[in-house]
Amino acid sequence: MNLSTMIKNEGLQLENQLCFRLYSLTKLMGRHYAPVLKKLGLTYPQYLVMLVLWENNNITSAISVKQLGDKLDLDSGTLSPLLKRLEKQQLLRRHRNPKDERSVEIKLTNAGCQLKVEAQGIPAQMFSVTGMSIDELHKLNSQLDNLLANMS
Amino acid sequence: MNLSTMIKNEGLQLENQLCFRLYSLTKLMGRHYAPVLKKLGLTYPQYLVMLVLWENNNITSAISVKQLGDKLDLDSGTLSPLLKRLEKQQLLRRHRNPKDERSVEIKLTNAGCQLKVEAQGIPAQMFSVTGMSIDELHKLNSQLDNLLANMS
DNA sequence: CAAAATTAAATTGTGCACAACCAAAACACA
DNA sequence: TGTGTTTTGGTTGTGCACAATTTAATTTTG
Repeated sequence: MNLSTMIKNEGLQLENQLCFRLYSLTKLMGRHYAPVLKKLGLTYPQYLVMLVLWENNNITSAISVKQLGDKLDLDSGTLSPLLKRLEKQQLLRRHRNPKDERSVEIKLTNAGCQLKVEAQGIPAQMFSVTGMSIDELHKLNSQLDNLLANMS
Repeated sequence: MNLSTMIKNEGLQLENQLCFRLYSLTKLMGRHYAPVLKKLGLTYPQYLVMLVLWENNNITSAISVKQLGDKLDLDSGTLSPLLKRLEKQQLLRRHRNPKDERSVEIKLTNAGCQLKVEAQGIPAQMFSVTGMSIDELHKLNSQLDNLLANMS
């Protein structure tokens, strides 16, 4: 496809659309993650939240909903109920920051911290599903990073 | 990142995850599409359905919900209510196939067919948002196609 | 042919995403 | 200082995605 065909007509074909590929691939990824994460009692977005908390080691320190939203590019309309579900599962605790009552701070519980051990194998397992080499993965990652930067 | 670091620990970092990039990029794409599609009264998944119907020229011929689901990789739990919303907007019509009463057939209305004209500019417009060259787009598309094939 | 298995949609329930709106708290600064 | 603005999180409503179940129709097979 060149620019003129895109502008004229064939651009409307599903085949030609980058966005449809990203959309399909994201759904497909989700289906591969689902059974693996189910063993930990997590959905994919919940897993992302746990990744941030594990990475930050938020068992002594805390992170605000705002900061979490910045990291994951999600707003409070998504995060608030999600965090409440994780709190109900005893994986984290939420409490208002006494210094700034607008802010809600998130901390891992012991159970939430320990769940990290069970998640250790997931990245390698998911990598194997892609059928890619490490080198290909790197290249694709950096292309997607460029695209993210361009579109943000 | 090499295999041993992935297997050991750093693999759990958000930074390293292909899937998070796809997930973020898909959401970002959706946000760029939303205002453009709003002018046509469509959401992104609704736009995808319309793309299939336009491509197939389903104004004389019809396509079943099943076939639509195969093309878009969506099940009836998603498509049924979505198609009812598009029918309410008079963009398409649904009716049971008399030859096989299990199947529901979808046809464009005149209004649905005419909406294609207003959508002509969207692919080029969205392409410009990516900031990519045609050549880069091609390469990325084929890498994503490989990944889709590997994971399906 | 009749019973069993398969297929196609729809329905129900859960969990994101996100827009739009709200309330409370903190901040700015004239 | 008091008042207008900004920040933060929450709530509500809409629309996907998808698992699980249901219903009806068709196909397979014994």
